[in-house]
Amino acid sequence: MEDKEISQAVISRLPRYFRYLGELKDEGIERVSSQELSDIMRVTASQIRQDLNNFGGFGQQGYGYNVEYLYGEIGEILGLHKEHNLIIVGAGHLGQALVNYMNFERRGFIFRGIFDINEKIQGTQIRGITVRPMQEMEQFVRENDIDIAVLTIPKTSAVAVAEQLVSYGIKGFWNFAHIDLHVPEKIQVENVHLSDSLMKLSYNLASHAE
Amino acid sequence: MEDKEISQAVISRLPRYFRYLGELKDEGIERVSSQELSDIMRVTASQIRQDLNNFGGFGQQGYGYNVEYLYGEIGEILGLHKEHNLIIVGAGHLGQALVNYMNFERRGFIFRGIFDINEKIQGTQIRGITVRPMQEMEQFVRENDIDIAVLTIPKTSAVAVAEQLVSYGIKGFWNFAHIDLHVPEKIQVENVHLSDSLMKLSYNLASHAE
DNA sequence: TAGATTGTTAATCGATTAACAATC
DNA sequence: TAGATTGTTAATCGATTAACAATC
Repeated sequence: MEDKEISQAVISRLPRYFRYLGELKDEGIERVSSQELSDIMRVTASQIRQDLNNFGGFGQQGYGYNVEYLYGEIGEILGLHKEHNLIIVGAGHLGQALVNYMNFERRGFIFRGIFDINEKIQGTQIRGITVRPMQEMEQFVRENDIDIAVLTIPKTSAVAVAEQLVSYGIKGFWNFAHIDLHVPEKIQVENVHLSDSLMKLSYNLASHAE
Repeated sequence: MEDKEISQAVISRLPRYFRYLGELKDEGIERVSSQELSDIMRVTASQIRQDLNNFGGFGQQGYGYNVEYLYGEIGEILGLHKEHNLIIVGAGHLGQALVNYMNFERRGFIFRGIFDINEKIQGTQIRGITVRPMQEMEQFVRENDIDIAVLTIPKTSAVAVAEQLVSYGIKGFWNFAHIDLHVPEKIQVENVHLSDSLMKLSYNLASHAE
């Protein structure tokens, strides 16, 4: 699918383009120029054109970009046209919150299973999904074509669980555990380190306080 | 506090240094060289030395860095020595999950109040903190020296609520709403856009699938 | 003193911005 | 055709890496 490697800086900006184009689409706007988008998004028009041209020429000279078409293309690039099957490992507050957040499903990220070591909650349901014991994880992953594991477990167990999951055939991790996973290169890891984010905010508050 | 502006790239790496140094400290390790840290963290030793030297010379030639001292200094730089008073706006699943996550308190981020428009949950408690109606927010923020507002509300209301909160004297936002807040320059915003993160993972899965 | 390792300058690399020819 | 705006090359800027003199 890729010709040359696209930098992560570019990829990080794609969901934001996608969001703004979705809004324009919902407003019924048909076309947008890089300059107009630049004004709304507060990035340079040059960057928008450069970013998009990593993936092909989506625009037309003298016209700009067709909003609906570009929205669709970026969705395609982001892989949102195909469904992803997810499991959540760790049914604590955060795990439950993610399961209950419907918008992920709308984008094709379907929670298929929930796993937890706590026997007390095993068998209970979260939004209709049964919480299962960890022992069932291997079979479940293999049988249900699970490609993404969401790790909402303490960092002490995250590394070992991730290693297991790799051996079961998991392709990517959405990692909320506060630790760096070391997995084979072909396995994708997207970290959400909430406390790092909060510390960054703290730094910026302190450095702008004077 | 700052002499010259430090780039956000450097600041984003500080919490990670802090985490690894904390681990080394807990293991009872006294000193570490940039090369040793480089091996553990998988970044270049050069980058570590450059990053740290933005804030001063914490090391000693021929010795390296004292783990405990450096850990303390980075904590100080990140502003973790002083307490922050937070409110959560939006007591949905995600808001509740954050309140229940104790580790933030350990770092000096104290949840003082929770606000929600849903009358049914107003008056209930989450980890001992009463859920209050939005009408009480202004007085609460002013009287309790609140500096950070955590926005776990839908994007439709986030912009208006943020604007209100700025007028009440809030200094920073930890924004989980899927929208870009436009606030005065001196107000700090740290975004956690979960669906953007998930889309990035999706892209990386698709582009490494072949 | 000799060895180790920092702090810092210089070189390189990559990402962003500017400019403009191509073209709708 | 004239005007607008892209796609793309060139210039600039900033961040990362390499190198090494300073120094513990």
